[in-house]
Amino acid sequence: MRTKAVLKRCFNLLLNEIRSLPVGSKLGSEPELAKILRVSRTTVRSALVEADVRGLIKISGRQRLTLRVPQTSDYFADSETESVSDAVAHRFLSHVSSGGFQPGDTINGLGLARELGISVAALRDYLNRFERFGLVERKPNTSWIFRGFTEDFALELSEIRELFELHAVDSFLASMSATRNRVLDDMERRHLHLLARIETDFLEFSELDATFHRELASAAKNRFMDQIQELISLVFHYHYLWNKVGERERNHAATLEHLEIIRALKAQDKNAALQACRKHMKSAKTTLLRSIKVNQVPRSFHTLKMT
Amino acid sequence: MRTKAVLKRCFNLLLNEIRSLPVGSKLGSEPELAKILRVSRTTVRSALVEADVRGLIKISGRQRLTLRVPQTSDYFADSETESVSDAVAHRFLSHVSSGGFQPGDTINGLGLARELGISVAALRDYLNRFERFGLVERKPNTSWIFRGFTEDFALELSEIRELFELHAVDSFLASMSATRNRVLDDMERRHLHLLARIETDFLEFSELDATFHRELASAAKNRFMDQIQELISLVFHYHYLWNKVGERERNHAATLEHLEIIRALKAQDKNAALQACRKHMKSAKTTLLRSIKVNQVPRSFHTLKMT
DNA sequence: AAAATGTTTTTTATAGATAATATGCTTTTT
DNA sequence: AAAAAGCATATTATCTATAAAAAACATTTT
Repeated sequence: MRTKAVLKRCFNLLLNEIRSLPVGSKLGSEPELAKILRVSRTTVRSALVEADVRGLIKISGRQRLTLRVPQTSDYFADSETESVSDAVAHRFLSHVSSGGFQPGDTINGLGLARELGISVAALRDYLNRFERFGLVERKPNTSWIFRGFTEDFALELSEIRELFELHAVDSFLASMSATRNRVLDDMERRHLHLLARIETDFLEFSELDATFHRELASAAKNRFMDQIQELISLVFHYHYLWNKVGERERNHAATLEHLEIIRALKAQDKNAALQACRKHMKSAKTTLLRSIKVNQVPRSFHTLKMT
Repeated sequence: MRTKAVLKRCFNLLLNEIRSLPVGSKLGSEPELAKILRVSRTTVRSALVEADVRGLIKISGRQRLTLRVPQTSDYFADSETESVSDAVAHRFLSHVSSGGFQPGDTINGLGLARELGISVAALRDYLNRFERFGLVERKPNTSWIFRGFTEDFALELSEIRELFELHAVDSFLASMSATRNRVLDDMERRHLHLLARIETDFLEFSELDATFHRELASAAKNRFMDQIQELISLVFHYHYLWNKVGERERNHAATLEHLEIIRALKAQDKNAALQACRKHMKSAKTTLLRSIKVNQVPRSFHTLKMT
């Protein structure tokens, strides 16, 4: 049966809504709230009833008056607002990143589902959708195989990434506009801002990196590229989690590389932009490869543990 | 509960095995057969028992003697050897190609499952795996949306395809070898052979086309490109089914374009090869776009049908 | 009458159950 | 002792069931 994650998420958002109003004011109508909270009216109603029961609001006839300011303790915990599939994603990936699987390992669906505390069907659902990322592979009638973040994986991904990014640079320049220029200015500003604080705030790079590449990729407007972009974000997310060695220097260098691309784009100098992009891709590949090697538990070690 | 598709497929293969031997000869051991038929020993045993029951073989102790030559009527029908998910794939795609959905339509999972005669879970399983092809999209908690073979879809796919193929040409030339040369010679021969009979045998092009592009793509050796290649095959498969107008001329032209690429590759003339490839991609895109437009049922027509 | 609320119906997400199939262990045969 | 066969156990593919959520319909209020 379904969890109530949607309702709980909706309830939490409703609390925010209540907080934004003075105590004693009227909440919007059900359809209005449904639109704001992005759920069906059915769910809004359940959340309202829940809020009434908890004394946060008073439903009287057609009116819903806020009674008191919601406290932190009124909110549902994040873990409760996660759908099962999101929860699986989380747990599966942390299982992976903590070395729970080695490349080539078979995945026992039944066992893993038990371990993660979910039904086999839910795990299956999740692994199916993950197959496209090339991280797992299904052997019909048999089992799943964990393909993992191997060196090959990183090389192949980097290859595609370079192809796409160079193409994106092309598309970006081909569709220059006032908006694009504004985006570039903004990007440049943010990069310079980070650069000034890089010694201490280098961790902020991760987010800026994702934004920058997303912005660039958006120029190509291609659903297949978006899919790969999604995968790259995922990989880099974990890569950032693993690879803490020399992070400051790497982020510093990457920020400079981004700036070089941004400036070439602003100058509409295609060759310079492509050149800068190639350079950036090359160092991104190097870091990714290094982090994967560091994370890889040697086969022998793994075997030893088991015997 | 599972269907017996695996067993039936195994049984059919076993019949082939029996046919390849003279009546009265001994079949291999269970493990041997399991290896040949690519199933577990458990399934082999079931198939053997079935064959015994039907008087095709005689199991006596450790020996399995063939009793008679299997007839066509001894085989299970293809429809019985298909796993549910394969069957869904078939039915879903023919539903699509017969205009059962228009781009943007929401897919009612429950309804479609009923229509296809399968459980909701099986359909879900299938649609999940299909999401990566960009043909359908899941709206969480709501429904699936059919994205379809639209013009945008074709344009975006063609764009990626061109990127990949040009890259493949590059990789191909970068890794020239005796084997590669032999492949090229073989390809050239096959294309010339078809060209000589193109007036009558133009339908053979479809297969040659797939082989040619697969061979080229194999040079890049990249799992993500392989995924796209898989999608392209799928799309072209349906494209060939739909678009019968001017097929002979198109295939003729495409064969010539392939030859141009092959010859440039043989001459190791990179620029010429890239040039020829670009040209081929351009005409492939044109045909694909045209076929999609032809297939598209105008919205108004569709609405009319329903009222 | 338009919008909001109340009520019913449909559809999705997930769990649980079961036959088919695969895998692993034990015994027999060569 | 190696391979094959027999037997027991584990895992997958698929269906069915059910609460949650969405959507559709009916009624009331502004």
